Amino acid sequence: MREPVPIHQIVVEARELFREYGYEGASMRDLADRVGLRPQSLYTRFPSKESLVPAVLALTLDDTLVDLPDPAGDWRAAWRMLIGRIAETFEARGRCVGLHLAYGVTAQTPDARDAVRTFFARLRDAMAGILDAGEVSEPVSVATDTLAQLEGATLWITTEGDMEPLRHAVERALCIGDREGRPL
Amino acid sequence: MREPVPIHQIVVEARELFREYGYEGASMRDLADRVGLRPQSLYTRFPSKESLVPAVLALTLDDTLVDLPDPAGDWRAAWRMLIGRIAETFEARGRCVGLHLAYGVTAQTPDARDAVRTFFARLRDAMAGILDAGEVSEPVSVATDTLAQLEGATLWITTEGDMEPLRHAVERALCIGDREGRPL
DNA sequence: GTCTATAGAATGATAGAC
DNA sequence: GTCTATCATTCTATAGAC
Repeated sequence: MREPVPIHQIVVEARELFREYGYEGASMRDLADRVGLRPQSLYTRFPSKESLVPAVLALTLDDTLVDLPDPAGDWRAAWRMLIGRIAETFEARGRCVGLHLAYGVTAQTPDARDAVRTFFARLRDAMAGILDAGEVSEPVSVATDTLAQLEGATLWITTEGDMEPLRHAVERALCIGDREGRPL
Repeated sequence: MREPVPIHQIVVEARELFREYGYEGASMRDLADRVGLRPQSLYTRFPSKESLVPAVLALTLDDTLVDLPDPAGDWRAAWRMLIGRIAETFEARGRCVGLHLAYGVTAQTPDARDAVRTFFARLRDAMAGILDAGEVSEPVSVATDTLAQLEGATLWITTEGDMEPLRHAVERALCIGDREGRPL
């Protein structure tokens, strides 16, 4: 008869495990240890390991997009904050949970795979919406490329601890819209 | 008393598995099935699963760098061929085995981790050497950023099958050196 | 070098008491 | 909602015959 573990805490710890160890490398036992439960008890909260993936990515998308300034006002402020949030997370954690899951989920876990696709599509669309408010040309394409460049920079953080490629990607992102016609 | 399985074939199949399923997700059983052996027989060729990682990455580096034109002659030809090889592999396979391993190996497999670091350092250095022959300024930094951008583009191939971000990354890479002072 | 046999551990998941 | 107990499966790896 003790306090139930908050669902939010389970999802947060699952995110840490997925980011560091990937879908296959993260185990329900490790997750249970982190939140102070027996592995079996996790199944009263989530029906399967796979079901953790949509929860983790929904939380992450929410963390990333919450309380952004209205792009219709100052679109640059919204863009700066969004890029800053993504980059800060990559810098603090050294990698992206979404990318690790994108590579790690297979056709055998279709719900997880769909969740990954939805996560990146929504993040890209949020970015594109801001660029669109700034009348940047081809906002979806530019948003897609920008996210790819930020994600790619995590390679060097993981392997070498080198933050420079990420900072360069951020600089390029923040230049977008400066002079139309050649944003990158 | 049958023909021994060529070591090259084992490494090639291991690469496919690591690329698709990552280090944890690839099993010795799957690898054995692919090459027509019993799982136990793999251990006469490789002492452990971890030891496959250096072999896979050494082969990949070799495949990528073999027979490149001498940058001292036509550095642009060498650069074009190298970028083209990387991009073609990503397009054909949908992802990068090095990136999956970079995210997937942990401190528990230090030899594998070292192999990943070495792999990307050598690939970057090969790229930087070509740019240096072209007298591109800050060749190491530009090579590092370029590789990050190519890797990042695989996110969209994996999740959406979208090749456009990769093609954009290639276009940016091939513009390097066109007008000095702002290669990206 | 490949095989059969097997060990020992870890995995995701279920049943039922409290 | 958490627990104890348990399951079937999968995993990496070793021993020894051929």
